[in-house]
Amino acid sequence: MGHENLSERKKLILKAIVEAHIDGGEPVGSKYIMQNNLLSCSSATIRNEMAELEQMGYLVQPHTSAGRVPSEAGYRFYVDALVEQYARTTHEVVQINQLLRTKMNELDQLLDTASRLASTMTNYTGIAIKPKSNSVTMSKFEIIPMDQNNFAMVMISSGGVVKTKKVKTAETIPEGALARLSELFNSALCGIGADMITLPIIMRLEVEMGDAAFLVNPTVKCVYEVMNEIDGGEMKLSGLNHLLKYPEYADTEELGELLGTLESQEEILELVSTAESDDINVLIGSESSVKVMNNSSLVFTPIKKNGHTIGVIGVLGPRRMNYKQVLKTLGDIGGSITQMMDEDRQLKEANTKEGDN
Amino acid sequence: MGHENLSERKKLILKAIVEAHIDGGEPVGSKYIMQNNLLSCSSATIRNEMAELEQMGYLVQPHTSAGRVPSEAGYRFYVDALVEQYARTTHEVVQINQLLRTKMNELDQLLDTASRLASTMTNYTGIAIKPKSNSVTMSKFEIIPMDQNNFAMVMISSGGVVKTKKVKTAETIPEGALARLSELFNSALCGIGADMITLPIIMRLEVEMGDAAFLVNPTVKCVYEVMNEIDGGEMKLSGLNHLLKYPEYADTEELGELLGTLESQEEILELVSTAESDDINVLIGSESSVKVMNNSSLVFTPIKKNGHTIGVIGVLGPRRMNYKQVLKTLGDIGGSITQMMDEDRQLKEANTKEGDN
DNA sequence: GATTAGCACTTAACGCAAAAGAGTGCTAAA
DNA sequence: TTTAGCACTCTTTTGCGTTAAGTGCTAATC
Repeated sequence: MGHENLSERKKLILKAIVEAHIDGGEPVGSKYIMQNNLLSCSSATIRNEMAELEQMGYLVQPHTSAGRVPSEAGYRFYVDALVEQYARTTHEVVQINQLLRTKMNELDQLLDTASRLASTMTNYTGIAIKPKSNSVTMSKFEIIPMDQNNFAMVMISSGGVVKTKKVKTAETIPEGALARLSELFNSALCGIGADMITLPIIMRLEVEMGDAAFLVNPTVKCVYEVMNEIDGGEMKLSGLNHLLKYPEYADTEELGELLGTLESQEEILELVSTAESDDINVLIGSESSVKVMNNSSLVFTPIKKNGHTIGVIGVLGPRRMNYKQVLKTLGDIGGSITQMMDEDRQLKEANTKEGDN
Repeated sequence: MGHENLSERKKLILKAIVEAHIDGGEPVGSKYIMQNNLLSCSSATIRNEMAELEQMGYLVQPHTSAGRVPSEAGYRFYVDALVEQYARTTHEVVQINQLLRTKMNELDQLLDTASRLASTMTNYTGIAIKPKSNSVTMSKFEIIPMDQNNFAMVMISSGGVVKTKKVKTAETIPEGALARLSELFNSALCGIGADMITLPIIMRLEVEMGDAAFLVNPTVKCVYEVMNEIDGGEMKLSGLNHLLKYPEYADTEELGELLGTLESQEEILELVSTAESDDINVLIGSESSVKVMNNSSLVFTPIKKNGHTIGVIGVLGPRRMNYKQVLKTLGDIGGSITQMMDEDRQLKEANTKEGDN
């Protein structure tokens, strides 16, 4: 990434401009840079440098008599090379830990709390995503009778997700049928993917159930639904109101489109699922391929357990997002979660070993 | 409700003004009313009537040379007395039925789908609410072992809601302990409210569990959480982007506050839980006691099962909401759900009787 | 007595030109 | 290579007369 061919001074100036624009929101001029950044040179010199930075594509001038604004490439350079390494303060980490620890047992809640936290800490909109995994199988079925026409179906996926569905039957459930059904499902449907549940299998199940064959259809349907639910991504936003603080979202029409896109979820899920990095990802403006986000940036980080991704949390804001702060915050939160997961695993392994003896 | 002391002509004019303002969004003048409403009188007459209507508090004049805008009282009168009774077309009802029927088994999903539907049909923001019930007890516990340190806890509430929680234990779970735990919980915690789970009860459970006493604490905590989850209200919005179409939400700051309030949920839950009517409720502007909603209206209707409310769906929009359309839509959707619930119940009763024979 | 035509009056909205402000690019000197 | 200085450009603000919409009132009419 030929980022190195910038003089130190150019880097300093670019950094100053980006940071000034991030918290001012307006084009920044040479004079301002000179006054607020201990650079030992005059505004004229800065102007010259700025002109060159513009030619290189890192800055943009809204109009002749305005200051400069960072271009997408400018932000990219800033994020890649200029933003300082963030250092976590112990205090904050402790706070984060306390808040998250109580939610560790419920994946959905954990992600949600984490993104909410990210949102309040950064003043941007938080995103919690449970991405498509594309390889869900069931590891256990359990059936709990409720009354003559209802039972609850508890399913545990290979990934350890527990889901419950209520099933309603048209006819009265015969004595003992549910026990048989449970046994049958456990032997026939465990470990196979949703696309492997074919008609022959269903028919065989129906034969085996005999006079209670009518139970098979709704139950299988329910299994199928759950597999798709676990598999299919889900996304939750928090702190939408933060967006409105930034003038770049003042255009109601554009904002409406953005909200619509966010609500339909698909595009964002797609976006996140094609993430390159295993660490923190930063998508600036049109890098994201979603049109309505051309003026926004999305920063997100995967949450992992035993090495594979179980969720994503992130932050959405204007392109002139405070990357330094956001990177730090997401790093903190992601780090805390991963650490807790690890502690968990170690605990578990220790116990297993103990059990083996 | 002294609504009757308006002459027929005044009513006609008020109705015309309200409806014109609803779909134009701007103050309406006497001339416009004269031209577009088959009133056999001149604009001067209408002006006189309008002046009187203003004095009575039904209309408001933004400034001297502007037309009139309905006041809150004006909308209230319109909704109470002037809006025409809506008639459902069979076609739409069929559509609604089809969409909702597949979701009947999951309360959360049903409400969500219903509100989403309301939102797209009306072009306002949809709200789905699961209100506080304040009287949750459990009717059944079931425990499903997962591995040496994890098990799933399935709980069925008296209201028929099924919830699952994963429980992680610090020590390895002893053989047979879970079966005992399940039995114990079923006998000790069924039918009692969350506030009745006191320390003495927990201590007795621990004694009874003997060497597996360490299981009691996390499990009870989990029961407690679930009871509060079922009890505590929850709220989901859909179609937020619709709001932005209306110029009354152009003020970003105000909109931000509104979004914040909506997200924190409490106020809206409170609002809905104090609903007076068992049918469709209409809260116009400041009637709602939530400050940020002074320029908005909220229309909602409870969803009932066997006579008591299990959820609320509604629509949020500008004060000049198209009440006619919204009332019709919510009526349709609510009607469809109730009807389906009834069919369900009848089915169930028929089966029960059959089983008795 | 109710209705209507006509007109003066009020006020927001619009358009436009002048002034102000901000920031640049360039030139010439240090 | 840096910098002071200045002319230039373009946006933003301000002020002001004009326009348009809609009313309230009065006097005539039904």
